[in-house]
Formats: sequence, C-alpha cells, structure tokens
Amino acid sequence: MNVATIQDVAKAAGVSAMTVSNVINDHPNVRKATREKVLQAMARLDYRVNVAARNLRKGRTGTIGLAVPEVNSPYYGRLAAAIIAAAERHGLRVSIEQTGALRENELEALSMSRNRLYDGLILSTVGMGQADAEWLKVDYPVVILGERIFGGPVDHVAMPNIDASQAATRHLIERGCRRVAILCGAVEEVDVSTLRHTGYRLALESAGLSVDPDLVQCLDTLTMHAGARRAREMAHSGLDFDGVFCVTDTVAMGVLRGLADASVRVPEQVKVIGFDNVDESEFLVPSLSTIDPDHDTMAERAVGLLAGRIDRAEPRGDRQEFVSRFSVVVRESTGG
Amino acid sequence: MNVATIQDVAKAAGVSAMTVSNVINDHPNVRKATREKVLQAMARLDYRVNVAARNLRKGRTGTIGLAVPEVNSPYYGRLAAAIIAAAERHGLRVSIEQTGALRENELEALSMSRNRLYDGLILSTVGMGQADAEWLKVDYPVVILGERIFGGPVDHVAMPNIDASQAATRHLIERGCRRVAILCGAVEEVDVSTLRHTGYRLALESAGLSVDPDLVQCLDTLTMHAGARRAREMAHSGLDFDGVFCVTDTVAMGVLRGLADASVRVPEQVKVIGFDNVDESEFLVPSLSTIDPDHDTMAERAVGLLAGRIDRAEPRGDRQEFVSRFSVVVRESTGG
DNA sequence: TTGTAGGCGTTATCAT
DNA sequence: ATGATAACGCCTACAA
Repeated sequence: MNVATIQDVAKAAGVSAMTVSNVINDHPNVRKATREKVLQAMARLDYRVNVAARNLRKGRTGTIGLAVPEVNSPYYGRLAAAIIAAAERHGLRVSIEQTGALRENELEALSMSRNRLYDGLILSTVGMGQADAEWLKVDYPVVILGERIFGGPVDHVAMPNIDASQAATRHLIERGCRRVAILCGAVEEVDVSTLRHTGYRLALESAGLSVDPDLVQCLDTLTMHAGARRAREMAHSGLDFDGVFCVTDTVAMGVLRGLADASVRVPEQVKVIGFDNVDESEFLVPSLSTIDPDHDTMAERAVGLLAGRIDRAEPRGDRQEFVSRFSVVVRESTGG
Repeated sequence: MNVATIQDVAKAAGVSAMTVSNVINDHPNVRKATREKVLQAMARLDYRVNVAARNLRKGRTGTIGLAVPEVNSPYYGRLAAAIIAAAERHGLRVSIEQTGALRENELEALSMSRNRLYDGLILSTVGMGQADAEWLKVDYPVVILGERIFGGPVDHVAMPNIDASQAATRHLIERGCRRVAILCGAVEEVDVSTLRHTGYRLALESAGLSVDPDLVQCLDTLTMHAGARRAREMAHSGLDFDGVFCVTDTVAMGVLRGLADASVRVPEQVKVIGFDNVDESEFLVPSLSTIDPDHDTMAERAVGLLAGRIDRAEPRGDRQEFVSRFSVVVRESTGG
C-alpha cells in the first residue's frame, strides 16, 4: 500500500483535508476534540507530511546551501559543524557543496541556488576574485563567509584578518623574534593571504623592522603538505628566520612537522603562530599558538543574516557586514 | 516580475510545455530545430527548473541524508567529504545531520527520512545499540556505515574492525611491546570499542601475552581531550606499559600530547598506534602509525549501495554487507 | 470552527 | 514528433 496523504487522514478522521492541515500546522481554530481525532488518525496511518508538496506550495525548501572548499579540513569542518548547528536552531537544514576552492565551482554553487533548490546560500569564497563580484548579483539570499569581495552587493561575515594578523605577528615580535617569516598563498587578490600579509607587514613596520622579501614565503596551496615541505626547504636553505606566522593552522601544522624534520627546535630556535584555532592545535607537540576568530559567532551570524533575508525578504539596499572578534591564544609554539 | 516557468518558456517558444520538458530531460523524440527554439527561449527567459515541483511529481528529492556524530572531527569530516564526492558522482546531493553520537538523534534521523525529505539515508550508528535494531525496519533505503547492528535488516558498510585491530596490536608486539594498553570507549554494545577490543585481545592471546585488565583503559568519550588526560594519568600512576593501541586517531592525538606532558618519549619508551589514518596523523610529531581503512572505497560503496536501492527499489531480501580492506601504516610513533 | 475549490510547476500517459 | 490532460500532496483564499 502507498504512503498516507492528508486526504487519507482526513477520510479516516471524518474531517476535511484542511482541518488535518490546520492540525499539522498548529493553527488555532481547531477544536480540541477534532484535533484529537485527527492526531489519532495520523498516528494510525503513520502519516508523514510530504515535504516536496509543501515546498512546492510554499515556494520554500527549508534548506540552505553551504559551499565550502572541503569539509575535510579542520577549519571548514569546524565551520560547517557550527553552521549546521546554527541552521538547526533556525529550523533550516544544510546541504553541503564542496568547491575544492575552485572559482568555477563557487560560481556553480551560486547558480545551483537559482534552481531554487535552496532558500539561500552561504558561500565561502576562496577561488572567486574581485572580478567575479558581478556574479553575486543574484535574486536570492546569499551570505559570503570569509574574505571580502570588495564592493560586492551581498551580506558578508568576515574575520578581522588584518588586525588579527597584525596581532599575531606582534606577538612573535614581543616574544623576541626579529626575523619573522610569513607562510601564505599567492598575494594578489583580496583574499586571506593578501589581507593577512598586510597585517603582517603592518606589525613589522610599527615595530621598526624591515620587511625582507625572502621572508615572504608563498605557497601554491594552503595545506599541511605544502607547509611541511616549505619549512624544510627554509631550514635547509640556511635562510635566517626566528619566527613564522602561518596564515592558517593547517599550514602551521605542516610547518611544525617540517621544522621537526629539519631538527629545528620550536619555540627555542623558531617560534610559530597559526590562524584559526582549530581543535587540533591545542594538542599538537608543541601546542600551537594561534588566532581564535570565534567560529561559533561567525556561524551564528551568517545563518542569522541569511534566515533574516529569507523570512523577511529584506530589500537589497541595506547590505550587512559582520566582522568577528578575535583573540590571541598563546601556547607552547611561541614559548607560552 | 516572477520567475519563468515551463509554461512561459513553452509560450515564448511556441510549443507545448511537454516539449519543453522533453528538451530539459534530454528525451529523444524532439526535432533538432524544435530543441533549438526551446533552448533559446529558456536562455532568453533565464529559465530554471523548479526542483520542488519536479520532486513532487517524481516522488524523489535527489538528496540523501548523512547522519554522523559531527562533521567537525578528522574522521567524520574525512568520511563526509568522501561521501559528498561519491554522491555527486551519482547525481545526488547530501544533507548532513549531526547526531552528536546520541542514540536519540540517530533515531530521529531515521524518522526524518520518513518525511521523504531524502531519498535515502546513510547513518553512522554510534549511540544506537543492538536493542534498537527494530528501528531500522523502515520502508526507504538506509545504509548503516560503521559498526554492525547485529541482525539488523539493512545494508551495511563496515570496517574490518577485529582484524585491523588485531593487526595494529600485533604490530606493537612485533616492535617489542610486551605491556600493550588499549584506549577505548565502554566495552558493552557491539560497537567500535568492543570490536576493536576483541581484536586487541586476540592479538595478545595469539602472541602468548596475558590480558591485564589494568591495561584496558575505557574512556567516556573518544576525544583528544579524554585521550590526553588518560595518558597523563596512566603515566603518573606508575602503570607499567610500553605500547598503546588507541581505537581512533583522535584519541591517539590526545595520547601523544598527554605522554609529552608526562615526559614519556614516543616511541622509545612507549609506542603508539591509532586507527583511521586521518589526514593529520602523518604530520604529527611524532607522526602516528595507524590503520588505514580506505575511506574512499567505503564512501563509494555506501553511496553505491544506497543509489542502487533508490533506483531499482530492490527488494528487502538481499541485504548487502561490505567490509573494506585495511592496511597498517607504519610511522614514527611505533619506531617506523 | 470547518469545508470547498483551485493552483503551486512539473512530468507520465495517452492521444494525435 | 508534439500536444492535451491529469495528477503529485499540500495550503491560501474564501465560503459556509
């Protein structure tokens, strides 16, 4: 036999479909006795609402999309977890799209939502750049999570990249480092690497230290692997450095490993600080000093912003921007 | 103006809605010229299919549910990533439910699908036990991923828990350990801890070593935190042990940290092996020996099994079971 | 307080 | 090769 519909329940309870619907949706105008009858019939037939039908009728899906490079990374995993939890609080489900940090896939995620598969989209832009801002002019709610696309027309939840990086670098300097390297990605677009590199420079400059180009180490990918490899190369090349600011904890984990391979002692010879305060960082040996950007608040704000747009269909004008707070977490890798 | 529907496109192209639908779905019986006309009209009106309507009509959503304890863990994150990728290959989207390893939420996930929100469900059972097998008798496709619910009526993708744990423990013994501890969760239900504990015992027994109850260390939760704490306690209590088999890499990461805190050298004084081959394990200091359970194959099989049930509405009789291969990955923590 | 009618956008079926 | 018709199951109006 087929699954029970609202009609079946109505028949079984001796009422109209509308009354059943009213019971389901907790509408006020239903007599207690009627409600009971209906509830019993529902239980008896093991009735379940057909979400597809409801979606069609309502023009909503109750699901938001989350596009991130990959969930399998300490950082995006943490973020995804927080977003799923926040979405649940708002009565929304989350469907995840993995973009692999590729521009193409990020744009694809934007157009997927145009199928009205999702009520809205939270997009972590990594591959997209300045030039793609036009793509963000879509007619459904989008929140960008991560780096700013300057002048983009959509809501934005960001980290205090420059300030926090400056603080991280300053921390190294305060701990006595004079030759501080930075490990980042390509410094071109407005992105994590560029912004955090800016913070790094500011810190050096305000400490009266010069910025040695040799100490700016750009990686192709921000992975543990790349970090480890580069750290080994730096150590073996004889480059003079006594501190490393890694633009992500993931890179920093690699760096710690690479320095260990090269028998460089942390923090005695070189101090290391990361960015993200990933769960693992506390348990590394040595434990990793880092920047905590308050993931949970960011997630809550991103979902809140999106949910607001969805519910109230807010006008486009008042584009919102939220920048999280941060704190420096001092651990063993900087002698803490 | 409102979004374009199939009707609008039909009108604009001077054909019927059915023809447009046929074009969209690549049906064969459409003349080339007609197809062109329709495609142009679609482009002109910026037409997007309404997924909700299609779902209602087809009785499918094109989305599967994935219920895991939390995506924010190296292991489940890795798994989720692999499953999302596999699902994409099968033309399916993935919506993630976080259960927090709670029985209640796992059962909830099972009943969510009954809303026909998802075409099927991949469920990582952690909190559910033997006694809950009845709940699995649902009328839509479910694949259990993880430990076996003995006699459960649904498809199952599992790790070779016993064999792999035996191999891990044997590896420690071969490296000279004589007092091998195990760090696991409660050993009661048929679950990771119990199965892996069995493998542990088997290895000890076939090596002619006695099983010292003091060396069986049960944790409340399988977290880094719990692992680190217990390792410190073990070291400080003066317990005699020279090897530790951790039932998950996450626990092992904690253990490495805890032993470092207690100034116990790994692998010289104590050797450590984990289970899962999480991305991070290669980069820890010391790098972590572990069991690689071939996540990608497991994910592919789980999704494949589910997709098969969804497509072919296979009968219940032929319950499938797949057990992945495994390999021992030897690294520094066991002197590799 | 409850019921009736109609349509959300799509596609399966059956004609033509 | 194309089109007319009728659902899929629910809910917003309005009527009773």
